Amino acid sequence: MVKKSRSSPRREESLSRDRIVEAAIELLDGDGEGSLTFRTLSQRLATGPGAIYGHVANKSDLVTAACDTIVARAVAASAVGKTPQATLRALALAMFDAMDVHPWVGSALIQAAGQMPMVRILERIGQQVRALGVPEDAQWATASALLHYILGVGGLNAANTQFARAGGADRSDFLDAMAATWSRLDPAEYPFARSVAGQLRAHDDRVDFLAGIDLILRGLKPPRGR
Amino acid sequence: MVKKSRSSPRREESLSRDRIVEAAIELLDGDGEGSLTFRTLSQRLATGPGAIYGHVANKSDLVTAACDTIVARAVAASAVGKTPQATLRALALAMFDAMDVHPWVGSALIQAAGQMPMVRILERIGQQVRALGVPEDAQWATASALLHYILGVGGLNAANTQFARAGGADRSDFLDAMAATWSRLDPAEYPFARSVAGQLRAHDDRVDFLAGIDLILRGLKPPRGR
DNA sequence: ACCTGAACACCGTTCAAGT
DNA sequence: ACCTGAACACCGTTCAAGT
Repeated sequence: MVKKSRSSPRREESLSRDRIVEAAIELLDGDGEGSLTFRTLSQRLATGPGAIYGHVANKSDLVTAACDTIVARAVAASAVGKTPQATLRALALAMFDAMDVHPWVGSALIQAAGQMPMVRILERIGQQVRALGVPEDAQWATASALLHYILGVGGLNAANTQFARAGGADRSDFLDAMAATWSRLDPAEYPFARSVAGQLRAHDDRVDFLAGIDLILRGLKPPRGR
Repeated sequence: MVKKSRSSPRREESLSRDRIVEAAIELLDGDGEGSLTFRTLSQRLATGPGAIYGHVANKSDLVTAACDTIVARAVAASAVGKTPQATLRALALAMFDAMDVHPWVGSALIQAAGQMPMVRILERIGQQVRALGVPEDAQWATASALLHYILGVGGLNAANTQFARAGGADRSDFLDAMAATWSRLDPAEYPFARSVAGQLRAHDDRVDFLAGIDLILRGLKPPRGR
């Protein structure tokens, strides 16, 4: 009944972890975190829900593997600059963009704390921190500050994207709504949020993000000669 | 059949949003994010699952409300120091501790990006950033860097806690396992992660966290006189 | 007006039966 | 050895029926 090319055993290609993870990424990218289901996934792979468990331990393992694929690509693709600072900025931007395109990666990264995807990023950061000449006993704190900052911004930004997508509205509609809510706050209690509400729309998240990275980098070296 | 005190209408106290949120917090604290269910919750409140929807829009609304309660308390309880730096450190520590005690707060905060719980923290940060004399056009980037850093660390730390809890092991067992995994990585590709693996256990997360805050604060003012 | 709880449309995961 | 897909034990959410 179904059109089959030649005498392929049952499917075009046999089931594999890679094929499963790739299909999972497509589903996650398409309609957000909720649309990845063992039923939709197995349907897309032309198999039954149970078959997937032969290659993947459970749903959380699958999501982590999908996340690791994205992170590995982003890290590998990010340019190595002339200075450690430049390399760090490039890495940070690569992660920012990856999390923007794949809004589910941020929370997956946090859920898989300490596992491979996070270690990949930490390693790249740590090597640059060393190259910057940060003393041995301050390296961990420094690398971890940068890592956490990147994950924090990326995760939050992705949450915005996903929230906007879910509402059917686009990103700027979402920001408008947020700005409107913030400017309705009590002026006595929320002066800062109110004053900043207007800037929300105009600001470029990517620029703000880089400004934060620079802020941390600037704090790295106690000024000794500039 | 059930012991009733006097002629109370049906329950000790009538159902209210506050009572629902308080019970939700207890469930979330007890056995992690997965154990909050409209069935367990309604059972604990001696009512039916449907009754809850009279006071709460849906599960995500409920979790956000629970998160806001925790955040509001933490912010209100955090001391106002003599300098803006001191106040910022106190706020950051208060959030760190709150997320440590309530490991679900980190991800709830990220899921509710731009809503009340996050705005509370941002406002407190923003006021200190202003007090520090950061120029108007840099205030947003600065406050947002601090906010993101705090959320990033807290979220990650909480993920660790929750992961350790779920495995039945305690925190140090979990760190041991993580350190062991890291030291098994390829030395050529992961020199930093390997070298840092040994420090993982010994390090105090709270101290590292504060070091990161100081790092950012140090970057704030371009040195002009020390 | 508010609560009740069965019912609906889903989940992730398992496992006997098939090939 | 690997896949299949019905079955199990759950979910969040709704809504007619009760009080």
